[in-house]
Amino acid sequence: MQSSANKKQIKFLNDSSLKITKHLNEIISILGNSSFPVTAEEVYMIMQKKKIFISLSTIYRIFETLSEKEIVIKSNFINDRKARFEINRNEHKHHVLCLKCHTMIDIFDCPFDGIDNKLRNDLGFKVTSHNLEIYGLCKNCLNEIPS
Amino acid sequence: MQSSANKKQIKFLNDSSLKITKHLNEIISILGNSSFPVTAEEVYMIMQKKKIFISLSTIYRIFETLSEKEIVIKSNFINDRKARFEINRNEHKHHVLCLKCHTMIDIFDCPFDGIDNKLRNDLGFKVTSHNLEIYGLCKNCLNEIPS
DNA sequence: ATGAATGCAAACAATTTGCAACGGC
DNA sequence: GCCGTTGCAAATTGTTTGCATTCAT
Repeated sequence: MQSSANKKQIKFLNDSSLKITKHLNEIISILGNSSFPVTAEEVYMIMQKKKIFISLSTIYRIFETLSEKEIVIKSNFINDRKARFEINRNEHKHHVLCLKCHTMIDIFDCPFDGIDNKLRNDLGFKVTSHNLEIYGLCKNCLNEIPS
Repeated sequence: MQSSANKKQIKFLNDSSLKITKHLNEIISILGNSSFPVTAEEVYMIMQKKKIFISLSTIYRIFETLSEKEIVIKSNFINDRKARFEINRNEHKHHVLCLKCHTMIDIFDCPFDGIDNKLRNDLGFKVTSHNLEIYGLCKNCLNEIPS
């Protein structure tokens, strides 16, 4: 558990022409330490607990600028209508979500190596990106005796 | 182009214990005739044109009851933050969206036959559903000379 | 010192809800 | 006639914006 942005993150920031404020630094850190996408409100709550007072609109604004610079990625994972943000680790991965305990697992071997070519050949469609979410029950929840 | 719910849809409705109002009938018909998920507002506009006057909240309410009964499926395809609904045809398919002209193509051969077992074996995770969206450029847009 | 970042409150957009009137069975 | 459905307006929720102030460089 780190308490501020790491070297790689700082490099990003220095290259980004953004002012490195305490708030920005802290948000990058929170995102960097989370293994799943978080909402603006979740970040707000975490900062409250740490006695770092920030307004929600600032969080949204920081999210927006970081998105533009592709330092974070926006997603709508989980069907609540809240936007979620996660650090762009430049990895190709997908999330697997347990519907019961909401544990989130990352998978890195994407079953799509190949689908791009197939769509290109079959439909003439050039794939630029895709989004995959997988829902189900994790090991623990599966083994629990239903109440 | 049909102007009201078809036999299969009517069957659904009769079994659903819902009152078959003109509005419900019309919405089922609109969804049934659309090959891609539509928003509440889109349905509203279509009905306006047909001189069928309905309030948006009624559309939302109908969407909700139809979702509960799994007659329609809710999705958040396209990253506007509007909910979209489509008839549940009990087919396994995914949408492919052209980022330029917004043409939507359905694909039925899902690259996931197999991933369920893999997750089960590797992680003990039981997949119950997944959501896949593919973005890119369709044949036509790809061939257009950039302006 | 300068312009970008911030807080606050107000604006906005999508959706939901309370309640009285209405309509299918 | 009963009870579910509807319309309307108001409430809620998530997000954005205007503007005056503050802060990093």
